[in-house]
Amino acid sequence: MYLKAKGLSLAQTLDCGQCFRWQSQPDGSWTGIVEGQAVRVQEVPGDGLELTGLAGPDPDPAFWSGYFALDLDYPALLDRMRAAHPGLANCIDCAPGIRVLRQPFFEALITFLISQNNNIPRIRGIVDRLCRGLGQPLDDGGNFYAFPSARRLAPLTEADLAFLRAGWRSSYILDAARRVASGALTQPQLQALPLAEARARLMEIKGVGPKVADCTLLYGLGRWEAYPIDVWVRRADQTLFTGRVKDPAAYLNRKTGGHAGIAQQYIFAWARSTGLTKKPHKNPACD
DNA sequence: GTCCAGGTTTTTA
DNA sequence: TAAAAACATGGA
Repeated sequence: MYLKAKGLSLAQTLDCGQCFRWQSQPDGSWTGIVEGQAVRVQEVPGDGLELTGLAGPDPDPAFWSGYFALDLDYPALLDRMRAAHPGLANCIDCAPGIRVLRQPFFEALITFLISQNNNIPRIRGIVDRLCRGLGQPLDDGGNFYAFPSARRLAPLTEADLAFLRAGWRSSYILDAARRVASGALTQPQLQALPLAEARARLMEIKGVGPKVADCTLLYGLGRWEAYPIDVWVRRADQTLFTGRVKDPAAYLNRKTGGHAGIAQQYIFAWARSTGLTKKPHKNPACD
């Protein structure tokens, strides 16, 4: 199945810290599992994607188009962001093929709960053990597992999750799963709420603070205005917005028509690529 | 051994 | 109210 996706880079999109399950293959393609569908994806030279089903039903164009957010006009958005701020333009140049995905709500919530005070390789390992241990198998070979549902996790205990080696985060996972499984917290409910209220609802979950809430809103609920501030973005903001800009999120939302979260992804990529340390340096070029 | 990792909660001053 | 410490785990 072919999808038109101008300018999208799979490597930049799937390995930029927004998702933790995709795996690059020796031939340059990527394999992943979303909502119980395992697929292989490769870039097509004519600015598109080719998807092949690996398990379960054939890939559905509407579903994957939504996942890769192909309804967003990125060329126009990138132009607007470059014009908004020269420092941001520099960030975009580091990885212009990044696209922010619309991931499943519960998966985004749990994976970013796991991400706190953690590093990306270890996050991937914990998520992999979580899916292999508790997710529904999608094929006979045991190659593909769905992300476990809230209902599956809700009745478990911390001892049941010891195999994850997730540390204290296990209790947070259980609290989140129970609230979602009970129906106290639902995706449609959160979609309908204004950003600040949805954020507050998410922060009722144990272990969900401002950053994890914003990640859930941005990556799991398609709320492009949410602006997660982690250690890297905080450092980057200090070098990009020294001066009058007191609130980068509000500033970027004003300048980008409510897409600050997408700007955040390019800023994160720049901060990582420059190896930005605690001591901010002055707007260096990437690479 | 120390420090750090896409933070948050709990404790302390 | 704000700052520091604790939290589990593993790699550099």
